[in-house]
Amino acid sequence: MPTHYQGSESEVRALNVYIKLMRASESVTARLSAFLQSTEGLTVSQFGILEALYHLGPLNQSQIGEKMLKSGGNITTVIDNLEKRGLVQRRRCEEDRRVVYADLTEKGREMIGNYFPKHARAIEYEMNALTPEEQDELGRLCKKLGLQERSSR
Amino acid sequence: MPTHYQGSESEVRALNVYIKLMRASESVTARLSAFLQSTEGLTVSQFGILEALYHLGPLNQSQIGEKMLKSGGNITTVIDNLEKRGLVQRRRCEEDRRVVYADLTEKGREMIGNYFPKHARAIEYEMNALTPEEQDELGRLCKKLGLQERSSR
DNA sequence: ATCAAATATTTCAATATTAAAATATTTCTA
DNA sequence: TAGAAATATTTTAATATTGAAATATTTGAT
Repeated sequence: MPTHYQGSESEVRALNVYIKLMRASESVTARLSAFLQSTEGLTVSQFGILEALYHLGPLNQSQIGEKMLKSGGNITTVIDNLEKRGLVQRRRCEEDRRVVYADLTEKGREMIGNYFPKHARAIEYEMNALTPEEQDELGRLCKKLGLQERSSR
Repeated sequence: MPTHYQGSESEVRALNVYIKLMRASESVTARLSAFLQSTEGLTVSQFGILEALYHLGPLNQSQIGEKMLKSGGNITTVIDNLEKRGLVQRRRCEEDRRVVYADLTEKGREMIGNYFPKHARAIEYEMNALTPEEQDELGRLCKKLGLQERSSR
């Protein structure tokens, strides 16, 4: 389903890659999200925060926001929901009382420790559509793309 | 920022590609979304529907949902908002009265016709991080990934 | 030391998103 | 043809998301 746009060759090429990149990431995410939802009742965002805390230890909310490329208000909301479910705890920083750290509860640690290997296998399965060499090449290209900073136009 | 997970080589490779794929698509989307929001006050979903109607003509809501990989309820909401802004009109199908077609209004057609070339240039600019050959290769790899259907596990 | 600027989080209003239930309509089958 | 099953859309409740305004706290400049 290529673009229907009548533009320059370079625009058409870019539009077609863009469409395929979005399709790939959305369809992989949709499958992983369904798995996450059906097995643990977690959203992708909730999982992302649990995973970051699991692998990196306690983080404050600004740090989490940067890591996830999400706004501060969003992190507040998602952590509210994780706290409601008893998976995460907030702790006000003593040295700088503006800051709030989030950390896993025992329940949260157990859930993510248990789930993460399944997540890894699910991703491995998804990526099996590509050979190891293709995976490395895809990683390299995505990295180049993601890094691009747009100062102005 | 590679994965911290201690898994098999194949799992680690897959996790790393996955992270980069998500980063790339999210950061490109974030930049395009900011542009869309600041110039037209449109969301990515609204733009997606306007663009589909522009290039494909009137579509019913099921067709739009399939195209966008979104749920029926979601399409109802986004079209509600497009209708509020006078960019899209609903029309009940006469032959099958369950079906509702959406079509651009004159205002909607003008907006998207005017905006789309800017969108194409913005994407061209994003993809300039890669050579034309790299773009084609990225497209090929993404297509292979996106196609993968998961029946069961 | 004081006060303005910067920083971290929360709140708010608007939009997006899903799954599931409800509604309307059509199609299929006994 | 009547009723069941299928299909299309809407509604609802819960969560996500943003940008902007509000609040709390710290830092920096005079």
